[in-house]
Amino acid sequence: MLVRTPADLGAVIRDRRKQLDLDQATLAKRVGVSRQWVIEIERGHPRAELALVLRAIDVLGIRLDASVGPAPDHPHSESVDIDGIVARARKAKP
Amino acid sequence: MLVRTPADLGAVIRDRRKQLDLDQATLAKRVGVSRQWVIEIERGHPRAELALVLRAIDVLGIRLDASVGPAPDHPHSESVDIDGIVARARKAKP
DNA sequence: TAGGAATGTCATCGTTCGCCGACATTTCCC
DNA sequence: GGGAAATGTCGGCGAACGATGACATTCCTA
Repeated sequence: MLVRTPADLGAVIRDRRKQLDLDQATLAKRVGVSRQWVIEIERGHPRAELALVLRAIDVLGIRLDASVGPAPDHPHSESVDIDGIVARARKAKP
Repeated sequence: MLVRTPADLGAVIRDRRKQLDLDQATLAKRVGVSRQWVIEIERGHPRAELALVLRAIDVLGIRLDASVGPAPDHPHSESVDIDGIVARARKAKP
């Protein structure tokens, strides 16, 4: 699933937790946070700590992949690096 | 790239920013944060705000994908949902 | 080499996190 | 329906965030 907002993240975490049949308390213990925190995260709390979120994701066996561009295709993509070329060109004669 | 830690995130953001030939101040302004924040994030600050990180990622045109399992293969994977089946089975007679 | 732009550092300040503990509510089996 | 487990809510507390503004350092380039 594509993650754009904290709410997306929360949904992913909650779904996966249920999929694994874990209750919030158990997940909290495994991640090393309070049960409160799990509740807030699953709600889509926007100001959550990055590291804790990543730990939760890891505990749940979720993979987070960062790729460039909103298009879900990548036949060769990055070997061309159009953005870089344009950027450098633009900078040449400011 | 696979994102596991705040440092990974920082690296992704920094690389992409340079790829687009943006300086920290410009990125900061576009994301709506201070330049300080950009510096800290690129350093891998573990306690950054989730929403700000996601906004930065979005501004940079980076896609974040959440999939299940650390294995990079998915021939059919989720249509079987082995985890769910096992979890439910385990719960049947506690 | 001089100048400026980009990057990194510092101290201060208001705001909010995440934790704790207890309580309310919902959900789900028997 | 009854009761236990899971989930959500409340107030209070220490710690840390992120913003600001000024300053130091590194890196280009004219």
